[in-house]
Amino acid sequence: MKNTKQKILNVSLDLFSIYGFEATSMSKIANTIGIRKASLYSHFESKQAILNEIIDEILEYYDKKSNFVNTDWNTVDVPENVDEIVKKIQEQIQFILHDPYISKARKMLVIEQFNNPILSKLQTKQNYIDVLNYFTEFIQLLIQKDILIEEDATIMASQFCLPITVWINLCDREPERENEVMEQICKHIEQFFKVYKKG
Amino acid sequence: MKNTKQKILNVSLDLFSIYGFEATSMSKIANTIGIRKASLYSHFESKQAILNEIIDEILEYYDKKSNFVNTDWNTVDVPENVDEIVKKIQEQIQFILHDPYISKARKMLVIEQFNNPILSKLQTKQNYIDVLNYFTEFIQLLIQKDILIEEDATIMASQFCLPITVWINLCDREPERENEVMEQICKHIEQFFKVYKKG
DNA sequence: CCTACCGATCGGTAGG
DNA sequence: CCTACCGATCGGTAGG
Repeated sequence: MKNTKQKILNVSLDLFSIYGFEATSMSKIANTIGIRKASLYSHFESKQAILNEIIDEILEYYDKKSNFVNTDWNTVDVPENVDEIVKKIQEQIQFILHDPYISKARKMLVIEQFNNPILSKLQTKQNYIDVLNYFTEFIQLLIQKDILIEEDATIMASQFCLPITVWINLCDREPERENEVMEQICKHIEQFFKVYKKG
Repeated sequence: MKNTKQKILNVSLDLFSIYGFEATSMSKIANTIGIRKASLYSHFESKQAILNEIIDEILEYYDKKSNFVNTDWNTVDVPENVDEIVKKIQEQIQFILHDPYISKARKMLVIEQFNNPILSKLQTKQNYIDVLNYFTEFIQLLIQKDILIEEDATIMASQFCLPITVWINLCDREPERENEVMEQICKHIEQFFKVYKKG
């Protein structure tokens, strides 16, 4: 029962993240699971209700798993060493890139961003504002610690994290480019610290 | 006749760029123009044929209008003054952002990038590779002219143009943010030149 | 450009 | 969870 309900949610997100909500039919969802379309309505009262519950799941998962909203920079001990910082950030990128739930949610938000106002706002929050705020605080801390030079922290954060969001989107679209992209990311981070490092 | 055919192409791109190809129906296209669905088939043999012709138009328009593939850097006189460079780039961004054809094409490619292999490749080419190559050559030239310091030109170009592509996407999604975004872009470009300027 | 129609599929319901 | 069904709409065709 609960198993089937979860299967419906998972399969629906799979399909929504590739084809979009409208272009995914209830039959397609049902067939993918191996049940009849009518049976979906034992678990959800409508197609919209499936999407609503997926959105709830995304919000919940995000609040639980995302560093971007959960980090208390006062308690985090930031490594002083640039190599260590690069390593930490690479790990974060690998997680965001491959966590099956996060990556599918991200793709769905990209697809639905122009026709669903709720998902549009969510896309801006999760994949722009929260990320930018996180890295702005991170860079402010590095400036305070005299690791980076004192410039506009928001602009520095933009230059740091926005190229990475483009590369993540590129990997979502063409996963075969991942190695090439990770190399670019690595070079980019090193270059960033080289140019903004104090002294 | 030809007028109606062009109307069909325009209206279809309008709708495809918001809802996507699959989720846009032939009736919706016809009703938006004010004709009957069956009449569409006097101009196009199928819904797919409309998309194919739109893709051809995008390719043609892009080849004709895009700086990113048409610039011969040997003949372009790059302004030495950073303020002049900032101004030129802002003009380019304004054009890309508001040209009705380019902006709709860009939105459609974003929406269709995960389920249509042709549009997926086109998205990577037009909105990543060509842009990055263009700015890599631009920065190489500025390095040659002793305006910028000598670092990896591709990485510098990434740091320069990829944040801007994110901001353009943000404006596509939330046009009311345009002023705020243009301010960020301006600060970003100035910061970039401040940090990479020679001497 | 239209009316009238096709079979297939859409989201959803009844009833078991 | 199923079969059987609903009206509406899908992409597309015939014929004028």
